[in-house]
Amino acid sequence: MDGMVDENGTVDPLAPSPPPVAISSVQSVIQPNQQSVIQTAANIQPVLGKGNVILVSKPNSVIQTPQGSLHALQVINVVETTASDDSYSDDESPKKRRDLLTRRPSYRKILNDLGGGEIAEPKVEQTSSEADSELSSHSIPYHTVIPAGAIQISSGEGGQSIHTLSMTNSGTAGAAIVQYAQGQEFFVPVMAQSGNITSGGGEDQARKREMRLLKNREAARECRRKKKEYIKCLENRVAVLENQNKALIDELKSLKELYCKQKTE
DNA sequence: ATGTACGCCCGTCAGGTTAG
DNA sequence: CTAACCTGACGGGCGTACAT
Repeated sequence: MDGMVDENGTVDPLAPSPPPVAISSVQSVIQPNQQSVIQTAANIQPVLGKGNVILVSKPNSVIQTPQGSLHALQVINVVETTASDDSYSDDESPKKRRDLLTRRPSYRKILNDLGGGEIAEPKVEQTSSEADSELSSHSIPYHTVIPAGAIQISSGEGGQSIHTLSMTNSGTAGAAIVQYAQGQEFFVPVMAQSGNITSGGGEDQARKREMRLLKNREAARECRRKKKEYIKCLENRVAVLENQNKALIDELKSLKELYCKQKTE
């Protein structure tokens, strides 16, 4: 996975990269058998666009990828001189392009682009036993609409253990706080005898609102969790890039020394 | 002990995005 | 088009560190 540098110069390791432009003839920055240490890549400039990634074949490098020694170079701040706004189709209107540039993709989109890899997506719908087994292992509160009263949820493989949930203020109208054994609390609308949620006037509306709030509450929690993961990922990416940068500087330094040595001989 | 600042987490709302 | 989802912003509660 290759990172992306946005307009502000911040690294976005999870941002989807445009299709890479594989250019095998591009010279690496460091070529032991070349006369110059630094090789310009003037021959490829016309194909470069902002956001393009060039895979550079570079043997003997300190950075090795699973694909060999392909390096992904992110091209940024390339001045667009050829295309005016008139040349874009409706889908590429300046506004839309600006939106694409300024809006960071949602965490879900980022994760989808990752192939559903790094951050586990909890199931949306699950049975109470499934949910409770998740509770047991991750301490993630499971929300569901349940009738007021004593609640026991079997959990674990084959339901070996029973978790007891105690409800506070369940006698009051509106809602109850369900307390999970590990200290997690969550809100559950109280069901009346008929199965409807008691809410005074506009029962259906109140029930819908409660459901919406409940879902949004969970969504917010999930969103924050993903955001944390994302930030952690960014921090890891920074560490990796700093190491790579250091290694490249060292490599350049040693090759420069070698070059100067050969020159004086 | 009390007050204050700070950080963290949470629930809610609003508005944008996505999926059907 | 619309319902569902996602996420930034906001305000509040709580715990901790520090000064008084």
